[in-house]
Amino acid sequence: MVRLKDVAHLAGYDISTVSKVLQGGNIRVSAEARERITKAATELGYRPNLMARGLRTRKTGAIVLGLPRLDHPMYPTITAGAESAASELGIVLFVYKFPEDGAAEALINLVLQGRADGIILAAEMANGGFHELAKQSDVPVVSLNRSDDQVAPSVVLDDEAGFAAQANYLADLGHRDIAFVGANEESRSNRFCEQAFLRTLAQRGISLGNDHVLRAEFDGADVEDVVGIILGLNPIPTAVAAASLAMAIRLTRKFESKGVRVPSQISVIGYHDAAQSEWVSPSITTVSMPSYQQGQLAVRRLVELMQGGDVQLGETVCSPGEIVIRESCRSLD
Amino acid sequence: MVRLKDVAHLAGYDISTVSKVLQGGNIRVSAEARERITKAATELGYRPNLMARGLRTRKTGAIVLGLPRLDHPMYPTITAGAESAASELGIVLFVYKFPEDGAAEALINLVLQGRADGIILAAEMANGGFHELAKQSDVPVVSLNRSDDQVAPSVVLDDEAGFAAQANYLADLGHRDIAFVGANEESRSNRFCEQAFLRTLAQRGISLGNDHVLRAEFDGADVEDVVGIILGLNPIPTAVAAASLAMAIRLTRKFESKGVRVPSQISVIGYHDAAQSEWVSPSITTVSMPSYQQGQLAVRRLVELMQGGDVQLGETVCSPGEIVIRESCRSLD
DNA sequence: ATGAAAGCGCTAACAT
DNA sequence: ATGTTAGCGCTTTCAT
Repeated sequence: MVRLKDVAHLAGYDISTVSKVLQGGNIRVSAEARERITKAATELGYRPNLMARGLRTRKTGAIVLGLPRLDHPMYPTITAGAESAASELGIVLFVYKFPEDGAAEALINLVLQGRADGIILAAEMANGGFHELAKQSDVPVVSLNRSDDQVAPSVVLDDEAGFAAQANYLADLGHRDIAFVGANEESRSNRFCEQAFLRTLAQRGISLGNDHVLRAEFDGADVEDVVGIILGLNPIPTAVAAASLAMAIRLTRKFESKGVRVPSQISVIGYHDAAQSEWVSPSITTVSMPSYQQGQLAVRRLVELMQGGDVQLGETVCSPGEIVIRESCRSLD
Repeated sequence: MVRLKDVAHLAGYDISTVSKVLQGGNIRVSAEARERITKAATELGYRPNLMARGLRTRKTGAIVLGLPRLDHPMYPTITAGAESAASELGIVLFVYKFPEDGAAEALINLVLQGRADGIILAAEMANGGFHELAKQSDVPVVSLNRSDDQVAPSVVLDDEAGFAAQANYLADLGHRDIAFVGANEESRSNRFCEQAFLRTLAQRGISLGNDHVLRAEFDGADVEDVVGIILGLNPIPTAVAAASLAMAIRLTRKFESKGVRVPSQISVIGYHDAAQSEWVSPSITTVSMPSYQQGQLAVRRLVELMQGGDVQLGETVCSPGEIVIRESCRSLD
């Protein structure tokens, strides 16, 4: 291991001078010193020992993106965005799959023990009073898609605009008789999706009966029941809007396997986008939400929070989503 | 922040005694000391400063799983397995999405700078001479699915057995006229899959013409061409084996959209398993490979490597895969 | 412009 | 069984 001392020795300067130079700030050093020191450092392949530095500065230069699992379709995109913002800022982003039990403790320990400087939490944390713990320990946290209370800064998707876009798209295609399949799961999205969707349709003069507003698992595990209900409506709706991509895919498959063709007999639109939209035929028309941007914003917000003193609670809202037109919706005109 | 000193003060012992007790080893302390110290520690909510500890011990207690992206279908499972093994061993696992440029440097720096003790590399690293760098810097590395050379310990899936199982399953169902779609990508799997598949069929007295052995992108982006070729064969094969799950799903969809029913007219089998197998109809029969176990083994191997002196190169082979029977294959009998 | 020196919190060898 | 002590490598204040 190459130490500051070794570089200092080779360059012929004191260790403290070397330290200053290698931090790259605007300190006053002679050009010669600067040159000889950087040369010596690269020559020796010097790499600062982050544990020693951190012990002094109480900073790690790392942040953690905490996830409950990795198999949610949006996590890769969020992570990629977060990673890009982090590396732009010269900090390291680690993804940490936190355990089911003791998640709050485990996550917060990461910061309290000096493994990271802050946390981006990409999940509702059901139990454990995470945010109280974080506040109490003064651990910087940015939440994703959380807005029910004012406990922490949060970066949220504009789901209101997203579901409005979904509704408008179907209305634009001439659909009037529409079913909506929301997610069972208790989440932020959830509270808005139904409302925003229905309100937007209402503005277009379209009202949905209660029997046209349904619920299913986020991953579409129980779409069979929903399809049964929809096909039992009289008349059968001309379009179905789903609150996830998985639902849309599985609804489409279920319709087709029951002999109901998509989109000729019924149109299906999803919410969120991923590669799987293209894996199926018909490929799935859906609302693409800016998850990449969400990851970026979360990192930037966290870094501000870590630096600046004034902790601003409340939401940062991402750009609106966009309809990605594929094959699963048809125009009625 | 609560320091060792604070605990020592409250408990009425010396800092070094506290240190020994809190490390939990078999050191000789009076029962009273042990009790009073642990009590004081919990009372104060003491958490060891890992940077200070690491500075002394030159260990971080963390390892990194390095991935090029997160959207590969097997990564969540591998990660979950790795996580379980890591937490069993009391170490922290971070997932690190390394940058495209300078990946080798970035990964190795993580260890050299004291952010982690070792690396599990879940990718071929095309450029950058990663393994030379790692060896030269004495950074512990375990590779996943790498076996072409003897540069580092590796944990590999038993793809030979996996593709043999795939072949045997189709043969068991009575298929004789079979097409095989391998992956374009240059990977370990690739070198074995075709061979193992064909050899197994040969053992069953089935030989495939060259025109029955095809290639496509791993993610199935170009299955359309492949479907065209397969449907141009005379006679059309009764079954198609694919070297990935995405290929199998997209082949199935493409067949169906061309009016060729799966499995009644043609059977399709995939390789690897994930939730998406169930998203489509017919659901996909496939070979489930033990990715979870692979993650576990990789962590254990890495920890051995970090502890034990004798670095054993070469492969650790996972359990054979298992056929998951769903709807996309039918028996010919 | 450069150097001297203190100390971050911890561990471990050694002394008692 | 418990305490003393010397650092790990770095940053930073203060002196020169």
